[in-house]
Amino acid sequence: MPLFSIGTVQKLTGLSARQIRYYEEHGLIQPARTPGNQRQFSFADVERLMQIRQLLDEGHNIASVKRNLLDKDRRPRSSRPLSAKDVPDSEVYQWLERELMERRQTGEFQGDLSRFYRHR
DNA sequence: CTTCTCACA
DNA sequence: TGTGAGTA
Repeated sequence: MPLFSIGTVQKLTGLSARQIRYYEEHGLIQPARTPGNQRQFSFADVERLMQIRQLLDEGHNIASVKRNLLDKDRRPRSSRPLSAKDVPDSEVYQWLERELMERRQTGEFQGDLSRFYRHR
């Protein structure tokens, strides 16, 4: 499972480090930690943050976003596999994931990711 | 140089 | 939310 630093996640999601840490405090994401206490974000975390970013852009406030996500967590498996429509910007996301996975394996992940960024 | 926590405008 | 302090 690929893991990302908060710096990378900032670029990927367009969110500030402050916001990312704040959302973690509120239980919206639960990134792992390195022995040095540094956060390690998984694709699930990044996807989640992109979801939050989208809700925020749609005009929802933190409380609204929090209810939306935490509520979704209480309704576990409805057996229905995740459809493309459940993921924000699915087309871009899937392509991004493929690109990142490839770059991970070839060790050239630290390239210019500006074309993946979402601008405010 | 990057990230972390804490605290303040 | 942003930013600065003081670390690791």
